[in-house]
Amino acid sequence: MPVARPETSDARVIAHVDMDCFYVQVEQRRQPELRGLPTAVVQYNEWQGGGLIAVSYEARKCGVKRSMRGDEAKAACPEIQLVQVPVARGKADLNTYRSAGSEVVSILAQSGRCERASIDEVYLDLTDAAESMLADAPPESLESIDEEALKSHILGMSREDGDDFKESVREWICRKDADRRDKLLGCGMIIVAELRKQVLKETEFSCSAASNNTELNKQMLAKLSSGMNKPAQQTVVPYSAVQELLSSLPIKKMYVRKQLGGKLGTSLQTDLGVDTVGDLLQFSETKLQEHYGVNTGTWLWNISRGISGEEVQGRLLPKSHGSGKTFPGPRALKSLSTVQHWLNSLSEELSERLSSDVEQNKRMASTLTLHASAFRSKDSDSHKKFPSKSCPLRYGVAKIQEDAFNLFQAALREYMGTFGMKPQGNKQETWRITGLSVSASKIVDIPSGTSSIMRYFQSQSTVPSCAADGCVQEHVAMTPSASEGCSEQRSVETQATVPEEDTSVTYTLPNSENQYKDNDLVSEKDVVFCPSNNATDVPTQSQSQSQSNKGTQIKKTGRKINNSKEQNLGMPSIVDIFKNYNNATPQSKQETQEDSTVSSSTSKRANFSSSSSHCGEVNQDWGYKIDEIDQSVMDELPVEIQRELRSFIRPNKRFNTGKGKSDGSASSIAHYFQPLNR
DNA sequence: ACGGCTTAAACC
DNA sequence: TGGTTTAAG
Repeated sequence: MPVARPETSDARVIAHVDMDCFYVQVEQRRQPELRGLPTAVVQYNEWQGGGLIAVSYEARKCGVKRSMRGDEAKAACPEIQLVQVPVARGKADLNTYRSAGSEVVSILAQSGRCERASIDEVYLDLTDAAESMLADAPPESLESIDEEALKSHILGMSREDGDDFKESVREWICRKDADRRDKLLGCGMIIVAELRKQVLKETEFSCSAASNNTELNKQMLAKLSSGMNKPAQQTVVPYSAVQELLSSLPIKKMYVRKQLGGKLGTSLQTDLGVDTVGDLLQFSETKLQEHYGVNTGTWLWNISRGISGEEVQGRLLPKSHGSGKTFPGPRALKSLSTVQHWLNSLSEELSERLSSDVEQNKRMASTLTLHASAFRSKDSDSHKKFPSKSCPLRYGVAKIQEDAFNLFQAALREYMGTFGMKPQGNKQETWRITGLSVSASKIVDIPSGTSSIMRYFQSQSTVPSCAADGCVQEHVAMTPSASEGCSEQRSVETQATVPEEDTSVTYTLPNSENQYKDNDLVSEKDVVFCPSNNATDVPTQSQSQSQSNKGTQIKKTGRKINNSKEQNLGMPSIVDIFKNYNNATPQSKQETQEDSTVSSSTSKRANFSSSSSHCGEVNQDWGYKIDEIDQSVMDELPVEIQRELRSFIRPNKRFNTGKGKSDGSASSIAHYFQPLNR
């Protein structure tokens, strides 16, 4: 809710930092010879040169624009260097950009409250730092002012004077008679310049920034103005410049944490004749409420006055993770097994990212959501409402894969109209899937004091991820034509969709020789369909052979996995805990227990932990019961883990409020986390 | 029915 | 709530 006048609003310094054509810079850091050349980052090179997702400023000068195809870019700028986004599992892999973004955040977070707004943007609340500077070393006391700060653009200040402008900036910053706002802003300019230099030095990335202290609409102004002077420049919006800036601003350019660019903006123009934010000022709050409802009306009234009431949140990490892919037009998926294949890949990526999140940030997600888009082949018009579905998230690749697929099937049934459809009919004429995504949300911190057990559980789930790749032996009978279709030159997508057309799939059980198979993760129901699964690989016989080898002898699949393997060696019994639990509630039984409608039965199954799972805000459920941990098993655990386990086993605590399922005693470890959490 | 993929948030 | 919709980049 917008707050008209936040108490904290007095003379703050808010900055917005935006990396310049970030993906391009990341690639140029990797390939320094590209520096200074017109460069663009492109994904999926096969169709018309791929789609551009980032364009260097040199290339922009030649008229290359984001969302051109590679071919168009070449036409516009023949010398352009096109760099491809990395591909993993047949889809774009943005991880290098994500971690480059984290590098930047970790630098910027040092000097004030910092909010990660996107992969390449942050907001900073520099008020404290500016106040300290003003108190301890105000600009006018400095013998020299940072050159970079002197290059700032100050809104409302003429910049024509050529060489003199730096001097003007210096004067502005050092003005004795400035009000406190402007003084703080002057300090802010110096701090921001310093930060930008530090980012450049430590990451080699350049960025642009803007700062303001208008107590009004901080983020909006920051965002607005940092886009104003790019690349590698900084802008300042003094309080005195705000009114003018706002009043002439086209309504659709108004950026307030999303909103006015789209339908609402259009409606304001056509229905109320509002073209600029200034125009909006003429309308009373109630008038606006009549048109757009109470909330939106008030909100509009506020933002037209620059009031957003939003503070910079101190959040450095994303609130969710997702992995998705589209299958446009002719590539739309038409068989369950292909859908499953892709869900498996997406789930793998998601799981990997979740694992890193646990390791690096000690937090876990608790909801898994599946998202798809579809149309019916007859109804060309029915391209909308494939329902999303979610369920509690269980860690472990195979579990995520299983749950995602179950969610999909539940959604599909609903989409098709509750009933019908043999799942196995690999040939079917009805639906087409044009997009799939899996995401993990409701991420909570792991309470301190539980880190080693979390690592332990985490490693349990990462190992079989490799097992799922190779150990589960899927035999995919490729027809000759399909195999031929997979020449190295073909796009990964083309390859990956090959199995969809004409494959007969044989499901087999997991390789029982794999010492590390654990039924929790690789069980009958975890059989995965994984045709030529690594889409980047050409699916030759020898390779699929080597893949299953890789599965059985786990080594050299990366340090993380190796570590976990070593951890596993001494102590298989924790695995049994999981295994026993899962065996105790196999799918079939579970379904009979829950008397539920057809459409929900599958999603209940995806829910897996049948008992549970209202654990309040923590809302984690990993699906094993603490009371199933036998003392003898405990004894086998490392002392450290035992100690941690005991620390949450407080038998008398009960958290299971909620609508009592039959099994009221069910409590998962997650429940024990709750009292420790905060 | 080719601009792909991610994230966030409002709203119902 | 969960699910849908909108938006941005």
